[in-house]
Amino acid sequence: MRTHYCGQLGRPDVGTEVAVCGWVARRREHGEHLAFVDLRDHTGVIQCVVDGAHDVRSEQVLRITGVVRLRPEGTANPNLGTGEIEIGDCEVELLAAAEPPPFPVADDVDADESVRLRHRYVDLRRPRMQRNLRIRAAVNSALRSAMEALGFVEVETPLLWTPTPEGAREFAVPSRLQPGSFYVLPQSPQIAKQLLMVSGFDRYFQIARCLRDEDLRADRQFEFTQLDLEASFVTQDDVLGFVSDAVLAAARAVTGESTPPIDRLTWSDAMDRYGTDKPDLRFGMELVELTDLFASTEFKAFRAPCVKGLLVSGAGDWSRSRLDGLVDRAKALGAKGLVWMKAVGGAPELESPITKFLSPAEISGILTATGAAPGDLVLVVADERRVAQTVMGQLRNDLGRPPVGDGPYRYVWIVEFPLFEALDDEGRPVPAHHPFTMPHPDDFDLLDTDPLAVRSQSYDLVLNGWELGSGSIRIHRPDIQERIFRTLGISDEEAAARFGFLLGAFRYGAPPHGGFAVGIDRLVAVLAGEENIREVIAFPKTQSGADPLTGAPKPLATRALADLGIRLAPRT
RNA sequence: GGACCUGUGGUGCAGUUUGGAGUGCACGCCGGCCUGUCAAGCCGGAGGUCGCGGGUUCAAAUCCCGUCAGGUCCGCCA
Repeated sequence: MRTHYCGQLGRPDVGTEVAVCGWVARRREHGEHLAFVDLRDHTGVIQCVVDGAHDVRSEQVLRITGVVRLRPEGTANPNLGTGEIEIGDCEVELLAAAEPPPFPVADDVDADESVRLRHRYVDLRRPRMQRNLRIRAAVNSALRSAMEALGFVEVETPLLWTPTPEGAREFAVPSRLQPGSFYVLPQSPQIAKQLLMVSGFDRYFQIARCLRDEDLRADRQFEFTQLDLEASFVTQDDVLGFVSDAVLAAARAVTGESTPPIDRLTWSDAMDRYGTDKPDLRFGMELVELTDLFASTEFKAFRAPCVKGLLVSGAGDWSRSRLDGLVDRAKALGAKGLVWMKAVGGAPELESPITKFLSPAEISGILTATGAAPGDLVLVVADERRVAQTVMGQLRNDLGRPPVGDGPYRYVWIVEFPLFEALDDEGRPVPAHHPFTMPHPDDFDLLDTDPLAVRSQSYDLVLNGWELGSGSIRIHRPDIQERIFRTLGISDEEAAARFGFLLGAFRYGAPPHGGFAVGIDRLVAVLAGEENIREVIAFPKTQSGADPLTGAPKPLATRALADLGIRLAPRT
């Protein structure tokens, strides 16, 4: 049916009789006996010269046969890959009619996303979407090759899994054969892959769909895809090495560029310098520590557990309303307030509503610590340490973060996360990762005395401010696991009810093991220069969890509900 | 659960602040003309529940209340 793809024709094909198939991108009629039809397939567009094309319409599916020839002198189109040539003496065969598309099939249209999703099959014809999904395929392929080269074996695990309450809300699947009982769709293959380690697979991986019934965001869908991996008899360094190999191979497959080894940052340093556990290292604007400078200040608001400064270069001329907007933003993020100071004058001086409360030493201290020069703006938040860090970290992103498509790619490992992130209402630690995470070997003694200070052997991979994935060395010894459960306030009975099958497996000889999971949607989005993972997913859901194309979710027929033993509660 | 933004012919917008006839722009669509265009060009035409419901008013796309949909974010995402 077809001898060539549209976009792959070129000078060497001149004189060849060809047959191409595709969609009508555009038609230009010049009277009864001359018309140009631009035919598009996934490789590009080729101009076909037709003797009369009055019935040709946009997006019709055509087969066109003819002879490739150089375009006449002066009519080449440098904006088109195939612009030097055209197909002449064309025969046009209509393979399928087409109604006018709901929006133009072109990259530069900005159609409403709900319209795009309702006609996703048309939207995906656009070169940008073709490119994105093909980048995704290249990433998957490179990840798979890299894992196989490292000796990992691909094993599939069940989608119909068992409830393990805690963590993300799970999607439930009613059992027909056992009415009243439910499977759940896995949040991740976490426990399954640990079982595979007990089984001696040594190195497992899977490109796995994960499902979490939590609210959607630009970087979060109900279902998402991870490169999931786990390995036995490994250290943290081994795991970071595996993931680096795979992710950088995938990036190289897309960008053609090699990336130097990935730097590491401790969680503590990341929070202190960037105010987030997923810092975007493409730009500076590090947070400036000012706590000691104000340890005994007269200005009470700055006598706080933590004072953080942020230098905004060249922002000294920002209007009062814009500065007020920053104050509102800081308060919305949880800060008690935000102080702004403009550096002015030849020998820099500070201009701010609170200058009169500061001593000359404090003013010069701020200028020195932040490096502010005349014309710059300094922002200061004084608060509890975590609040000051995160508020300033968010402002740093607000004011400095480049678009995702702007280079370069800056990967960073965040290591030594705390084992517990906070205490719950009853004073019990809440695990930061999951309860199978191995504590840092140096911190076991702190488990009972100062649990929040215990570091874990867990780690995140961050790329340009996106959390690409996380992993940990797992607890494989029942005695350590029992100790963690005790610290978490999980009783033996509760642990057995929730994870009994895993703990049982560990009694039969569990190797030391650890692993990781890379969020492929996010990785592809960054590599494709997209701000939103929906742009790299063929059929995504909207923020309300709907699919405008199929209309899902929908009510189930009464009969189907009856089969499942389900009766709907009245709407409240 | 909450905050904010958006909703106007098929598509993208302007019009909403300060109420006065569905008023306008671009693209697309339909018809005609046109032999080297490529965002082709020229002429003509069709196409509207101003998301939906209620209220205020002599009069509502415009003001008020509610609601639905899409988006961004907070909470949530072990």
